[in-house]
Amino acid sequence: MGRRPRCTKEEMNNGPWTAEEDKMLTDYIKIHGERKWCNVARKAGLKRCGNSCRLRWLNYLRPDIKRGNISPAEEDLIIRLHRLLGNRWSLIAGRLPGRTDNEIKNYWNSVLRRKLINGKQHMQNTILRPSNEITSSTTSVSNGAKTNAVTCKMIFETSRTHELETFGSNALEEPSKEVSFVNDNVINESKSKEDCSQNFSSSFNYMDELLMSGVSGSDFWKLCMFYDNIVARCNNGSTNDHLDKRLP
DNA sequence: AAGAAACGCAACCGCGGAGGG
DNA sequence: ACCCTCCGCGGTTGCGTTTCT
Repeated sequence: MGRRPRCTKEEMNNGPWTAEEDKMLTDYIKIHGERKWCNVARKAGLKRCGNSCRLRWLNYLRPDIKRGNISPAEEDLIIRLHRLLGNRWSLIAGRLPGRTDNEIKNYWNSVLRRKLINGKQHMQNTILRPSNEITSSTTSVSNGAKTNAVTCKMIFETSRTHELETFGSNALEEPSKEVSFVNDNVINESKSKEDCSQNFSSSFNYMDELLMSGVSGSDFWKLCMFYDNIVARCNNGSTNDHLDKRLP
């Protein structure tokens, strides 16, 4: 089954776009707008399939695209959103003005996944330490090591039979003894499993609604901070003030 | 200096959903 | 109700560049 390929290869250009093609596409869209990509390709005189034109425009030529490195704040937000949404790159990109889903996906696959793997290893080392060290450790989102939110999420996960991914990457995670270890040792010191699960569950719904809402990027970021503080207070009363300092 | 390995990123592929005829 | 086209998405590939040995 499935769709047939959108364009026959014989008469189409493939591979990298030339400066001339970029100009033709840009000029056409400036005049006619972004509609009917198949027509755009044909009418602009480009030997490209419509989807290729669309991708080129959305990921590279669009005037509002932000170039340059992902900032630490953006990285934090990506990790946060990925934790909630999984690989829904377009939704994540929607919360990062000027960034494309392709860019975020690439960034995740090349940079963040590696960081999280390292972070997981670090966490496994940490978990083997006495539990009072774990609960008193500082939060750090950017190194992916051990936020309070993550701790709560891990506990939530164990209680919900891995409904949610742990630590941002479901492909990399599997049910582990380490998670149970956290559950047995951390949760007993703070709140009941049910309390924390419930708290996180409602926070999750809250965040999901936020994602679907029209809250602007910077406001959304602040709300994320607010949300993190709530989760932090649920655990031990600490806050993420160090992150607040990085607000734009 | 040269080859190998790792990385970064643009581009392509194939699927599913929406909507029109 | 069905078929077809178009669009948008996530996954994957390929290749140029950078770093390592």
